Amino acid sequence: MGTSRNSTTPAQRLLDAASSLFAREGIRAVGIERILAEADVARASLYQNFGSKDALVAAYLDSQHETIRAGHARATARLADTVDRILVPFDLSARDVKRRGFRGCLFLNALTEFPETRHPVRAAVGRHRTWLADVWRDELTTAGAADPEGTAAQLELLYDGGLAGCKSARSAEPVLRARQMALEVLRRALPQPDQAGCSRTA
Amino acid sequence: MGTSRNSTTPAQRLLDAASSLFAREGIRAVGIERILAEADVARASLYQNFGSKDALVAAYLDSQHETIRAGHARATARLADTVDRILVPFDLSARDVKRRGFRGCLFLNALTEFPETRHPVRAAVGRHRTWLADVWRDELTTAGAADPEGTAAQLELLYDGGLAGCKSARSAEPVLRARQMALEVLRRALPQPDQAGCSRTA
DNA sequence: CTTTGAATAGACCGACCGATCTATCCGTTA
DNA sequence: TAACGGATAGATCGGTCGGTCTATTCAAAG
Repeated sequence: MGTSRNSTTPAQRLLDAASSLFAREGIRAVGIERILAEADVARASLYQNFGSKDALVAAYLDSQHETIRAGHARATARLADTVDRILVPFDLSARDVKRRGFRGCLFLNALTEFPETRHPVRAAVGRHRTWLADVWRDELTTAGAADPEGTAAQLELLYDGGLAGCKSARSAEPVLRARQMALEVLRRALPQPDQAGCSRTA
Repeated sequence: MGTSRNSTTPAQRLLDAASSLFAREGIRAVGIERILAEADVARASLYQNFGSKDALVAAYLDSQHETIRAGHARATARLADTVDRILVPFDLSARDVKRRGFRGCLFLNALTEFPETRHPVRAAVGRHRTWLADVWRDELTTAGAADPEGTAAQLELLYDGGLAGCKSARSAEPVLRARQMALEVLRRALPQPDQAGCSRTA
């Protein structure tokens, strides 16, 4: 049990252990001691490398953000179609949701556990959400959408709703439904390739 | 400070105090002692009336559910139009969201703080969410919607997404956007009053 | 008046929390 | 080889957690 002690730094092992435990059981529910045991790291190393549990939590969120960002970059790299690219976060989440023990959006969960306005958690969550909104807005702008900002906000809403639904229903259905609804939103927001159709009233 | 000791039972004072504190700061973040002080109630009375903190938490969720249910009934009572009735939860939430310190959906938050599958919290959350889904499904069925179940699920998704967005953005905008999107969904799902229009492709 | 049962105050329990500190060990670099 | 810096184990800190217990008060019902 516990992450191997060889070939990784204590800081990395702490981050890995914390990520696994926080994601599975929640942040407040997991004490320092559990993390130290799982990481096979000395108590002082945690405080040497991170300074406090709060800082470790922020580092955990940032590392998750980086992982997601990298996965997103990898997945979009081989996609040319705008719609496909925009739907990537839905598809990646659908995959995550299917892993048993899914507990919803890590970032929103962290916000639930640390509601204090000036807690470092809020900044870390903000970074992630801003990134996602920017990705969508840029993609929509490039594709010539009429209202990139508003459409991106709609996608965010569907994304949040999908994850929230999966968390409570313990099923992948909501996020798939969110994807479907996002597709519908994009059909209206993006300039149609050609496709002769009836005039649509606003 | 603290709820008045007269004219209410200790159980009610405990529920009131717990509701206020849990909603404001989270459940795990609030200890027994804080609740007792706020309720001005003896320690033993808590365990006499509820048995444990977990049970108090469940009672808190059920009481919130009942409050919301009553508010919903009051608001829909004077509405005749199906669309207006269906949008009531969005409107009520928009009002809640504007109160500063809004922390998102109480029930989803509770699920975040108590992820254990067989925790009483999960059952209480399930009761609330089932109720809301049923309300929408029944309303849609009565109105002759083509796919009441699916449309209700879409509304749930928008509702969850709106609250999640408000929680992270500290703004009422997402839930208003959710309302707007719900309106769009309903426009397609409900049989149009008459209104000659072009045939719409699925 | 007496009995009963809930509410009271507050000591107390073991467990755990996040955090600090001492002291030892060990690989790297000077 | 000597010095240094990070990692180690583990005792220890004060504080808080949820929960139990004793003993007392008090109002309503018999």
